[in-house]
Amino acid sequence: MEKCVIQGQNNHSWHSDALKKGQWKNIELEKDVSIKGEEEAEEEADHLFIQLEDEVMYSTGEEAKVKVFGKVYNIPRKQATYGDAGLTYTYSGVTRSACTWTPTLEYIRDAVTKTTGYTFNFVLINRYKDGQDHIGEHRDDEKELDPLCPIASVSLGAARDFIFRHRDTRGKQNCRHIEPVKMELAHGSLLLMNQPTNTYWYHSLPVRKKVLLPRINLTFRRIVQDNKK
DNA sequence: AACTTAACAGTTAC
DNA sequence: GGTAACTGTTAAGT
Repeated sequence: MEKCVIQGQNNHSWHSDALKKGQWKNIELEKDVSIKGEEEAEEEADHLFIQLEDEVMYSTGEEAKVKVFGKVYNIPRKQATYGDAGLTYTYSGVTRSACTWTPTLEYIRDAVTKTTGYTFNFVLINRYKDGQDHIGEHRDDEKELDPLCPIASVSLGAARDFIFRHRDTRGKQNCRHIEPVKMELAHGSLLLMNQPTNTYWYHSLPVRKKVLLPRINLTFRRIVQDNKK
């Protein structure tokens, strides 16, 4: 039975049973996932941030838009998609195609594989230039995502709040009392989101006016391309 | 054929 | 008096 739904680097880990009942339980305290010492890890994160700022090319035009509730918007952040040749990822009515891996992205991808034991063929990159940039509540429930592979979220740069809300507490069907789960995603941190997190829980990165520096987030995924249709 | 919505604006809560 | 936290959209895609 799959127990671990969310695994955060520092102290976030819960039973899915507890999740369904709305009783979050911390079942594990995981130490720094990095093999290196803290100081060294910090320096490496700094280095990776600088490298990515140089290497990553962000989407423009169609691929930088979403369609929500019948309208087209420019996304309130920058976004890029890298991965194995030919892979595409569609959300909010727009299909993104993978650019070829850069050396730094391959390095981070392999480091995450070493830490987690999972392999990934795609990464969605979101860059939030400051606290005004954000992403709204959503689930990563796209059909092309391999349900057996968690999504690995790597954070670099400014720390930002990250909020989970249970679907039964939103809008009209808010009959249940389940507290949102809030955490800070720090520079150099890794968050693993296993199933069925993305079935029951929406997540967002809300506006934080006091944050003045940029954050880069990389979500490594395993895509199973659907060639039919 | 229901069901959902990675966006925003507007309102309420603090 | 500001930020933060909820609500309601809306027509197209799944």
